[in-house]
Amino acid sequence: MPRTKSSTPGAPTIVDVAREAGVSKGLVSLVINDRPGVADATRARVRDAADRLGWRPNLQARRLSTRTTYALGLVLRRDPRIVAADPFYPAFMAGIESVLSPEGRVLVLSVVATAEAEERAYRSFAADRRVDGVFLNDLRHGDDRVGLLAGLGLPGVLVGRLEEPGSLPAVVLDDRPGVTAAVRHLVDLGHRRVAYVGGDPALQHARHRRQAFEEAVAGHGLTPTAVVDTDFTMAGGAAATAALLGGDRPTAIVYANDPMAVAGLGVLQGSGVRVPDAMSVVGFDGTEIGRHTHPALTTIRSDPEQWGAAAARTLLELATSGHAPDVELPPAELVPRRSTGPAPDR
Amino acid sequence: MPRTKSSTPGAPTIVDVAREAGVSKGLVSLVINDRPGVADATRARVRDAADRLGWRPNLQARRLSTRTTYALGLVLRRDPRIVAADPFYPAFMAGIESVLSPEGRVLVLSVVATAEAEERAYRSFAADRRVDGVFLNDLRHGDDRVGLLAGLGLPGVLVGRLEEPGSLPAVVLDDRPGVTAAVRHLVDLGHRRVAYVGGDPALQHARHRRQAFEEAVAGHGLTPTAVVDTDFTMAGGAAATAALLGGDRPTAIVYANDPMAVAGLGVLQGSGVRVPDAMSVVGFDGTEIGRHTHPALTTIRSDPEQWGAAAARTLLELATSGHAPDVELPPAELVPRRSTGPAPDR
DNA sequence: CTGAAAGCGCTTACAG
DNA sequence: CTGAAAGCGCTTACAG
Repeated sequence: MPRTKSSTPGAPTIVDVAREAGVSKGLVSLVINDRPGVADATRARVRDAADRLGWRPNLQARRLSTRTTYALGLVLRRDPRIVAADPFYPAFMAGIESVLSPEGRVLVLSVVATAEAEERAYRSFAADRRVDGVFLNDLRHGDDRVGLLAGLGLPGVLVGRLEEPGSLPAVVLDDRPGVTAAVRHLVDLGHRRVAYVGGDPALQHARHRRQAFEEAVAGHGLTPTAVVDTDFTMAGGAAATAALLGGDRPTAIVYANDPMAVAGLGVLQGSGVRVPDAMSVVGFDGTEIGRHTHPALTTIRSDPEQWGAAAARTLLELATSGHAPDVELPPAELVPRRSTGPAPDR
Repeated sequence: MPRTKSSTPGAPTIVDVAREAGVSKGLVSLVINDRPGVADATRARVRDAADRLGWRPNLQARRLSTRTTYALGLVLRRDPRIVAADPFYPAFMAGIESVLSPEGRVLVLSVVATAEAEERAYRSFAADRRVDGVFLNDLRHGDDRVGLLAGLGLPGVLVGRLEEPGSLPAVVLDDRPGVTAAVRHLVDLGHRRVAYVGGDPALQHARHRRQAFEEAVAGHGLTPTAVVDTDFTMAGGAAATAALLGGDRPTAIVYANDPMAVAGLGVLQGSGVRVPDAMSVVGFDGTEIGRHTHPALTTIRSDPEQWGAAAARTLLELATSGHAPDVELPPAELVPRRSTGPAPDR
């Protein structure tokens, strides 16, 4: 049986409010959307009626009419068991939330394990019109998601830099100054044998960090003792550290993220290599954990929360107006703590 | 200008499919929703037409008709700067995703900082009918969210146990066996002076763990050397550990989560207290990081991902059918590693 | 400055 | 087994 048109039971609708205020429902719509062309007295009368009835516009109906979802999408591709160890995304998501929440918008999250599932997630976001736009995070070399989104007609914002100047707005945080400062810090402490443990080289930011390291070392007339690519996991950081101890041993290691540095610290201590006396260690992220290791971790700090907030603002603007400018955030910076010290045996 | 009814431009609608298949749109709806009462040949014809046109039912329209949002809500109340250090929720969320994603449903996440904002988040989920139900996580003593949800008419599932037998289905994982095993492990190693660093006592699971610890210790005819409540943060764990070293020193410390245990490890090492020679340490969570500390962390492992998956299944069932049974997950268990060893000076 | 009506794209009884 | 029509609760030109 079709429900009778706006009888009193159930949540009030715009029809109830219109009747209560003695106006048409079109007018109610104008008022709650703050459109011009409504007399102040009428406006007040409608507002009062809505308050009295405790009416909130039905989001689904609004979505259908405006063809807007009031939601933004984030796809995380990674092993679910690893996601817990990554300190970046929780903070990044908190930043997104900080701008969406006051706007009454929400974040729709999709955690997937494989590249295929990732593509499916974007397609499904688009096909179901589930979100107004998506974040393009964990940018990869020759990333095909830009083309995918273009084909799907789904607005997207780049979280980071893509080498090909793209059609999508980018929200960028430059790692370079932090890495450069870290290398200078080590050189100033007398280190000449510095190694690097990088993240997954398929990821653009892993490449950028590594490249910044290599250039910084070269800038001091040195050559890296070793450069090892891994996958950003603690297990990867531990294995790389063990390998570095086996070979031509450096006096300092720079890691591409904090979890790897923490795992490296564990391996060094387990091998009887004193930090920082025998080995200096530098992380990357500036996360909570580095404050509480022993020794506390010298690290390169970026601000994932600000990054998330800026990306959300940019995506909102893009989805609303059709374009948005690039944003450049304050660059990463060095946070010296106790895991770096003078080079041994000078 | 009102858009002309289903002209060809833009995405195809159910009307286009109906025309293409030569049936009414009502019939198309029956077919895609797998309702009985449609001839197989017709069914196939409709499916073909939909495929040919690349049609996917519009989610917003469907939501409006069915009064279902195809989304579940999770509210996280915590300092955004702390969220990154918590290993539980990313895994828990991955578990939720693992059941929602194949169903074409999504998780809507809200990260809030205060109790007021938390209540607002639930109210807004309900008022905007943004989700079909919510997870009630981080259960607190005398939690008023159960009443709040009842008032809002919003289905909810308890993630954990509430002491008052409630009207809401609960998905429970018993910490007790893990804690009991940890204490037995320590006693077997000769420890008689065991301390406990607990989490925020406002949280039910913090109380349960603490209580389990106290009962286990009493079960061996011992008394805890000290029991310190904190807030589950690394900073809290570090401070509590420092305090324990100042007083009547224990030979083993059990922590209510891994981050606190890791921070405790840092303080112990910084104070020259060798682990496990002079002090045994037990964590709680079984997270990745504990594998890579030095020494590797003995911990009590639960399975946040399974927990998330079970909670999602239960909430889906509740939202669909109006009720769902409680679920009891396999209990937490001890994972002995290197941070526990024989008690010193017996 | 306001009202009446059509439209968004589905679902669902009801009548055949 | 199928079709025509009303309804979900909004928004938006258009006419007054």
